[in-house]
Amino acid sequence: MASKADQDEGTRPQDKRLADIMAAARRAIRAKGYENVRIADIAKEADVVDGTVYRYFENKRDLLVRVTEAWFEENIAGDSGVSDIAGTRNKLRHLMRRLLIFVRKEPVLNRFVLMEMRPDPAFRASRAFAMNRRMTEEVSEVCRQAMASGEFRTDLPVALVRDLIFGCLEHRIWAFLRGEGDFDVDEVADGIATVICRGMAARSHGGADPLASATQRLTALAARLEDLER
Amino acid sequence: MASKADQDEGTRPQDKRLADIMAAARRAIRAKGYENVRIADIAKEADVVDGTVYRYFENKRDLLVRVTEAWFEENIAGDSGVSDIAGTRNKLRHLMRRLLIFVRKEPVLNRFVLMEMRPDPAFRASRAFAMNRRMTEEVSEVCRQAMASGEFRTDLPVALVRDLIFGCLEHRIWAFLRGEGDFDVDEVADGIATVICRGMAARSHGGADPLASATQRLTALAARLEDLER
Amino acid sequence: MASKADQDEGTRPQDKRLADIMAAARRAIRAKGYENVRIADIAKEADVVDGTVYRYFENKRDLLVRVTEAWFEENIAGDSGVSDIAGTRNKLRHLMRRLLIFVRKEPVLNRFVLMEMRPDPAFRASRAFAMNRRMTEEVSEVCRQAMASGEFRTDLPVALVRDLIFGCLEHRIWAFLRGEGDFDVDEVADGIATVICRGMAARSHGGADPLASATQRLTALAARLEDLER
Amino acid sequence: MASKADQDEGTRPQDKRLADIMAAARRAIRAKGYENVRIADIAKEADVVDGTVYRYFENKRDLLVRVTEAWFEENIAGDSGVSDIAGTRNKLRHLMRRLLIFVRKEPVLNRFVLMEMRPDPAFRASRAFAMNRRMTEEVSEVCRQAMASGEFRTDLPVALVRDLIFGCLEHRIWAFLRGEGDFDVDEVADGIATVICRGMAARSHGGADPLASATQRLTALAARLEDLER
DNA sequence: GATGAATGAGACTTCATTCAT
DNA sequence: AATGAATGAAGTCTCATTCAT
Repeated sequence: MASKADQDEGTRPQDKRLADIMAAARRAIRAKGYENVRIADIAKEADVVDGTVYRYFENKRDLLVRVTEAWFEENIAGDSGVSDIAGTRNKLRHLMRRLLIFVRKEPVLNRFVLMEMRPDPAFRASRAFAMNRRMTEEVSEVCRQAMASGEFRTDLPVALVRDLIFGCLEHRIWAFLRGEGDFDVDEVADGIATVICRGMAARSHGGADPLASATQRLTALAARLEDLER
Repeated sequence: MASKADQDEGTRPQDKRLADIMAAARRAIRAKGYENVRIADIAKEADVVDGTVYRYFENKRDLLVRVTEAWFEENIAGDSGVSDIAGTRNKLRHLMRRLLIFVRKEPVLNRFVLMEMRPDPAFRASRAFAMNRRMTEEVSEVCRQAMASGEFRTDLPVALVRDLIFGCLEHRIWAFLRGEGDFDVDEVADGIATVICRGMAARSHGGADPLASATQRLTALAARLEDLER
Repeated sequence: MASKADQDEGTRPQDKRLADIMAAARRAIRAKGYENVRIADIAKEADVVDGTVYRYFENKRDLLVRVTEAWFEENIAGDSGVSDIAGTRNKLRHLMRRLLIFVRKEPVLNRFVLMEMRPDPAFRASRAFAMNRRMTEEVSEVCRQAMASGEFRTDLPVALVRDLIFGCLEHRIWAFLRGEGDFDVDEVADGIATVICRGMAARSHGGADPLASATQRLTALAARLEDLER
Repeated sequence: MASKADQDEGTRPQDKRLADIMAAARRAIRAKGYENVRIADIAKEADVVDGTVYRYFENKRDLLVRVTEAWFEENIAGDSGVSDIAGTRNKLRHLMRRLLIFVRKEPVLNRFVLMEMRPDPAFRASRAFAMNRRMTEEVSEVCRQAMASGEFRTDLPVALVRDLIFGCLEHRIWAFLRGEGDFDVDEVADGIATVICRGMAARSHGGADPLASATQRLTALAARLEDLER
């Protein structure tokens, strides 16, 4: 029993150290930025000597990546799904807003993930990549369901739609992270949702509405005239 | 006269030196990559000593950036506009294809611009940024014209459309530059053009307000017919 | 009695520990080589923590040396003498072959003894030195006997003959341990035995010279007397 | 002309530096030994900063090896051949004495060559190896000539004789370098020359001096008989 | 006696930049 | 204007050894 307690006590400080170092790293990163942080800074901040850091982490990059992943994960952890949100458009908006809000909250972290981790070939094996993937997968799934329900056309690959959404998001996020421009969460999320939903909307199936049918007639006429112009 | 000749002689080699160093830098970068290139490599390649480099460039980064800009510029230089291409869709496709082909041709260069220069706050002041901007501007202009002509709706900002296009392009380009996936120039350009044109189309294919769309479209047609009468 | 039992219990595992560590060290050395082996490797292999090693060994070198000595000793242990082998030449050949075969069997071990332990001043106090000495002593003894029997001349010190033999052996062994060349056990043993026995041989081979033949007659007589001595 | 002078002046300090560093290294090695010498020690001794050392040497080992080679070379440089020495025995004695005297003069240097450089696979490509080889080659050549002239038998390979000589020499040298025992240059050189010349002597002559040998042997026998009588 | 985390000195190496010539 | 050697700070990583529990 004593031994068990001892073991527990013996184990705790180690977990504590690891946690201390990671927390110190986070603070140091926030203070000096990823590119300027030195092992010595982190060790000092954690009240540990440089060598100790290497008991817990293979090398500097390993430390940085693991800190980032944990940090990243914490922020993603609480996210719930979109199954209880009604409408494709709203689902997409929700997912986009979630990401944009996260970026706003942790710019330094996102900057590192985007600029340092993603270029690394090893990124694909990281937890951050898995989480990133989960996000894009959620979007893809929403699109897939919209296609299945007939709400979206099926003549374009889901991957393209996904890239339009995340590409645009990242474009804005990059500009923001570089300090080149701010963005409005709702404006961006709504705008993208609008274009995507419009662009992927299935053709109207025709209807009894007289206005709609008149419109359709005129539209057909316009199309013929347009053809003549070409 | 003698002094003038001397000056000329003194000046010419200097231009030559500058050109030599920049060319050498380009070769060195191609050979070792941006992150591994050293001033010493470049100097040796240019048959100059390390110190000389600092007569022409403030520091290493300045050299790298200026080399990149010139390199970038050369590739962009020959690009003609899209005024002689018919149809918004074709114009957009053309601009997108041009970018994608360039990326394919100079991956190392594009990688640096995307990953190293863009994160830098000073990027906004660089020529590379200006050229980048020109590209996006061309796309924006095409969209603006499409809106003016009634082909595109006007209920969403041009900037959003631009970001959807470039964001998606860059998303694909990044994956490619990281070695994570190839892309097909036409497939990407066509796909994006399709979603954007559909999503922005003023035509009443079951859009938000068919009547408004039809009206808009007919108005635009009328305008063009009037143009023909002139 | 209880205390005695406790002591016994306390002592036994300790012997076991020591043996475990030494065995682990041997395995680790075989796997990584003497120069790359770390205390941590050995401790892990022995299922012990680093600190425990220091209960049994003063420091790293002490561990390495003691392991080597035990290892060395085991290999030498079974060696029987040369008293039952007939002829000086055969005795020498046997001793040389024994050494060469050992080197072939345990190159890593011999490399360490030759390169690491021997340079150390403390080597003279080590068991490995004692064993080494025993080997050379056996050779010396054979030579001494050959001198006593009149088979070898006595005008040169035994130590020189010993060094010629071991020096040459080690010369070949070194080349082998450095990977610079193989050797043939019998070729080397036979060759050295030949030169040494010839070079030290007391017998004249007879000739037409009356002096020589008289000498020969006396020599034969001496040989018979020598036989009687045995 | 001014430029030539400038160039010369510009070049000199560099050679000077190299020489300074190498001289400093030699001093530092002499003072602290090869294994304990640090780059910082050498740099300080040469009145240079650590980094400067790396302009002239790839890394620490490169520095050590090159210093050693130059040092080694200087000592070997003045050695003349043996063509003007009469007699195989004298030639061999001369070559052996030369080596033994050198070892006595520069023990630290020889220790490094023997213990550090020789184990390295790259040793075969070093200048020290070439010089070493030259030495052994001289001995081999003497033996070869003795064989050609009929002075030495030809039933054993020259390589074996060479190894007997150098093996024995190194055996003694090692003991000396380890501080385990001194040696007498002449005693060793004479002894080895004696055994080798006897062992390799062609039969026809019945040995160097059969009478002397027989006398010696009978004397030894007489002594033993006298012992028995006691 | 065992544990094993912490220590911390230290060593090597790199390279952008400077500056006397 | 060119040279290019010297600088020297900076930084990562290793590992034998200790010592409180």
